[in-house]
Amino acid sequence: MPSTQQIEISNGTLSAEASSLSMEAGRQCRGKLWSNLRNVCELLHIPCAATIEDAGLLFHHVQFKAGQRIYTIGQGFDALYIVNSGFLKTVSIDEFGNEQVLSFPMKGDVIGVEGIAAKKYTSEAVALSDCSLILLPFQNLVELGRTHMEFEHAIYSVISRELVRNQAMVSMLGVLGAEARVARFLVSLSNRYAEIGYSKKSFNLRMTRQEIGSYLGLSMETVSRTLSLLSEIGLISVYQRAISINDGDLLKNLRRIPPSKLRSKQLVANARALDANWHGASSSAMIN
Amino acid sequence: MPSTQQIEISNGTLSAEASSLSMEAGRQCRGKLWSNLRNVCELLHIPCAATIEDAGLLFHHVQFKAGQRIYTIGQGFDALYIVNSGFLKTVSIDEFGNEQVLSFPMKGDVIGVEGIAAKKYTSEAVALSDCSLILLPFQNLVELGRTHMEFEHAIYSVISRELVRNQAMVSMLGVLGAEARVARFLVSLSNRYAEIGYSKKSFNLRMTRQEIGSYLGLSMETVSRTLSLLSEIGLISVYQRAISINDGDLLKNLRRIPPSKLRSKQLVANARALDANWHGASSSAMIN
DNA sequence: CGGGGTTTTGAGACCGGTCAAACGCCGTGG
DNA sequence: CCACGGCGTTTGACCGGTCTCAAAACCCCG
Repeated sequence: MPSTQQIEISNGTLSAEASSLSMEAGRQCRGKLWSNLRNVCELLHIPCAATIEDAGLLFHHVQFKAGQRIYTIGQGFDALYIVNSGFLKTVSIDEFGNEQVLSFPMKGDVIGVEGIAAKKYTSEAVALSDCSLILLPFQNLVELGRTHMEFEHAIYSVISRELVRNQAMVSMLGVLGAEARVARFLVSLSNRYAEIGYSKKSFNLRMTRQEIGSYLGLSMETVSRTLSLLSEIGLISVYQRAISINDGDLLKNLRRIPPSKLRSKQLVANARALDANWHGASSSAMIN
Repeated sequence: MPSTQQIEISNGTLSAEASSLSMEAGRQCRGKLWSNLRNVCELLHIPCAATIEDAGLLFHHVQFKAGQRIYTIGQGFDALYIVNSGFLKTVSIDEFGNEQVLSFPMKGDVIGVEGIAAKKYTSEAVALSDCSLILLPFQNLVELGRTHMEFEHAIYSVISRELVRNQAMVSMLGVLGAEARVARFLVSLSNRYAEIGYSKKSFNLRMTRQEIGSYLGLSMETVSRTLSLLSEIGLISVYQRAISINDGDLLKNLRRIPPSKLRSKQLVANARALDANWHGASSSAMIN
């Protein structure tokens, strides 16, 4: 009872849809219900020794509709989740109720790790689309790790990996300007989409400009303007939430433009000069 | 051989002093040489069941002079360190050699955690003062955890705690202005000093303005200016690297001033109005 | 077709970065 | 002992990136 999910709708657009389901038991099950250890290891990209495959262990699947909350701040921690499908965001909420987006988990990502220390979640996870998560009761994991050394190390790795990611984020926020942040964000998304089988060059944003801005430490308007700029320059194409990456390398290496005076048009020139694989008309054609 | 320390001097002020020692074996030992598990648990503020005290395990102490590097980026990971005494910084280095300060570890803090995932350190740790660290070979920890459940959880906690800290940092960088960042930085330092037995109200900064700026995502000049401002307002007193906190509560709750037009003098009024425990002359007296 | 939320775009203000100069602290060497 | 030089710090002037406020266009969905 205390550890069951409190399905609640987000302060978003989907209240009507979500409310029709919100009274169900927290961890509802639909579609495929269970995953074994092998599935879990595959999702996490960790080697799964055959020796531990035997363990009859099965992990529960949990389905969430867009807008639903997986866990909330302060809720007692007892499980991690692996994203099996769908897209989410994790947010912290400051002392005055302002949301701050911390990550955009997708297939293969683990959420809830920050709860281990205080035995409470310190952020909340919200489904941006319908999601299927794998429930990993933390005690089970620990016990499993105790009997299988290589799995134990996997647990440590997963946690530590989060740390590395956050450090990269801190570096980015501290050093890079708006253009570079947005550019890297897109490259990062592109790579992650590719990893899970989507197109690396063309994909849909699952989050609003607002959420991107919060994640990158920018205002919504700056995100929008920057996307427009990158599009004008031809590095990407934007049509609402659909993004096409026209030049990933240039995007990835885009740096702070403040130190120098080279601006917009100058950049276009640079882009054309530096990029052999230039797709002339594709970008502007798609935009207008 | 591959895992021994490569003692090198920092790009700092202490080159002459450090170089006289830099050729010694990496993990030199002086003063107290060993700590047992009880010591370790005390440092980490985790309960240490008497049952595991028996273990004859002793952990090596390692001494570093100011300016020396504890580990470097890319170096193979095999151990964590607990700070037993002294002050350090951890930094990442971006693709163009710019340092980015990630943390300022002090007594009781654990460093090296980010190395677990990739089995390589992804940042480097540098001593800001002479330091005594406790070497915790990671394999030993894991084995210890396997035999003692409560210690195992402690390991998970320590790692996860780092994650929570970084999330708070990301939130701060994303939302707060310069004054608030510096203010919170001081409050945070104050609290941490208090935890380890120093004065909560009056302490010395162990790092340069440059390093503070890097840590907070600000320029050195802005840090300096902001310290001056906070000092003028009377919230703190600054004399070189000596800091006095005159009003911790006000500091802690200081927020972004941009949204409104209330500036410097206005703030002084607010401060005087809100703070009952006002120390009239102390600040300005100490400054001029 | 209307309404709410999202996105775009503009104009202006302001914070913080950059460049530059001067000062103070401190160890070195004359 | 003092002069010198290096480094950290402070402060000023200026510029520019980003935020804020505002309005309009757009999309989705009922």
